[in-house]
Amino acid sequence: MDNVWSRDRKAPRQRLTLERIVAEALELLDEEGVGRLTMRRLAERLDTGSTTLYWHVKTKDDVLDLALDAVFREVRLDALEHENTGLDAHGGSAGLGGSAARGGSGGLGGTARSGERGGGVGLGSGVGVGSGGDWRGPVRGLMRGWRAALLRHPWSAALLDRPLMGPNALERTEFLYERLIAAGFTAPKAAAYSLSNYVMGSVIMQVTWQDSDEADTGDFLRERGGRYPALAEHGLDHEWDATFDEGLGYLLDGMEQSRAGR
Amino acid sequence: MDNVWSRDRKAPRQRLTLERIVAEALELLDEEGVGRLTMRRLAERLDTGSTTLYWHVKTKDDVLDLALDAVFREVRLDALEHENTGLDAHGGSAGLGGSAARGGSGGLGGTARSGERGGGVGLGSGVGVGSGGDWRGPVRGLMRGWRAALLRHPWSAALLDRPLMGPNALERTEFLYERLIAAGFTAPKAAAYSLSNYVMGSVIMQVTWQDSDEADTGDFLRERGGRYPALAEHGLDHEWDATFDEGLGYLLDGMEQSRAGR
DNA sequence: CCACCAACTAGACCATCGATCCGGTTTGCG
DNA sequence: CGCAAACCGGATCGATGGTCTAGTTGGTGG
Repeated sequence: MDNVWSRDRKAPRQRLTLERIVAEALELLDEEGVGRLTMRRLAERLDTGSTTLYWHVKTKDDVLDLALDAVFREVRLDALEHENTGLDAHGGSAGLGGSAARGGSGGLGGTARSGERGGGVGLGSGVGVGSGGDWRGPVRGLMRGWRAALLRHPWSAALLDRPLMGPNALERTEFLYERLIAAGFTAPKAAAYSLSNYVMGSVIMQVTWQDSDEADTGDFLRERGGRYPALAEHGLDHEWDATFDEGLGYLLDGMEQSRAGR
Repeated sequence: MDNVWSRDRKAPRQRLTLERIVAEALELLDEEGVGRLTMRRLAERLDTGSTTLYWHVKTKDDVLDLALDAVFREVRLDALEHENTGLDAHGGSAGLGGSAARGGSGGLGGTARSGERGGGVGLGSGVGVGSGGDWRGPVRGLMRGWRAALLRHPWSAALLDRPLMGPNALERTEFLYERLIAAGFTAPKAAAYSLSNYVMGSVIMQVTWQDSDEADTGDFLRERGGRYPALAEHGLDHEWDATFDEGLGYLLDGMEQSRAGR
């Protein structure tokens, strides 16, 4: 039965907001990935029509931009100030890897330092802590948190080919520049550039591999071990966290070398 | 007039091949970008119907995978063997930047070393050329060529979030591993990982900026200079080539430091 | 108390896309 | 000659991002 009398007198007004849209988009992305985010599905989850979304948002890209910036919001900047250099012995390959956030979440704001482990892998570590203070600790912490946040939302990797102009992304970048300047880099551009590019590339590569079933890919390469012997022998174990930390150590050491030699 | 008699007796059989498809896809991508590559448009350029493409290719992703691997084919490995360390003084911001290949081309196989310039930016360069030989020269050359090839086809940046399992990409990765092993890295994984991730991230970031009209983005940031002072002051000049080389120098120096200290 | 307007909503609709179905045609080869 | 694999294309399917039209709701100023 559906007539004027049986219906609610006032449809409970929805009060849709940008915040609700973005939060729901994040959940949808975490659960089903970027390929399944459509305006219709998003609207359905918000219990409205797709048209309504376009009242708050100009295009679908807006939604994606907002969602991506929301990921950066998870990177906490506080408590990074007194981060030590993080150079305890490097342990096994513990937690934190990809495929974490899938399934619900909704809980943003979780600290980004969940899986911190030692890094730097014991090379030239005790070097120049003279003039610049220990600038590497906070910078390393920022990069780890950056990476961890992106890995917690693997869909973000596919969105990194767009300008990161959201307030949260900019705030983190500003923090990075500040730290580098304080450490004594008069031209921090190259340092910030290489660090953030390294993180972006690392996340993309890891998500790519993990999405495409590492086992199969490994088999594929092993079968072709004749053609690519070095790659097949040394490139197939994926201790993602340790490898990332080691590479980050290379970068930081090279930067410190340049900073100190002045 | 169109009847049985006026028509060619034998329609000149098309002989569509994967190679032709990929070559045409590359041209289309160079001219119009990844967003405008559709199976229909590609088929039209090949003077056939979209259905026919699916005889040679399973999905559109196949086309993109093939096109991306074809970009790696442009990275020449010969002449990289005796590459010097490339440490002449670093000059201005010459050629090679993005938006190069647009408009025709079709000419694959062009050498990737078009815009080589000095790099490393004069830091700890003369260090450990003892045991490992000058491994940095060829590696640096490979990374530069890698980047240059991707920048010559800016659309490739948006495709880097997929497994690079094509023969050309694998061959270059194998070359990188070989070089690193020969240089004395017993576990070259982290070095190869960080180098290739750095290149990927750099290309993605540069293409992103150049696609979104650098001037506008600069204004956007300058307007917000109050909120992001360090970023606005140090992050807005884009000498892409020099910045890339400097960051690459950091990585190589850090790696050399680890290699030598053993 | 009412007029008005911004905020909000739904459904039909449009062009386009990747992909498939179906019904063919052409070629090489035995 | 006949057959099977290769090749071809129009029609079509389901889905998408986005717009158009035609409303409904709630708050505010008069």
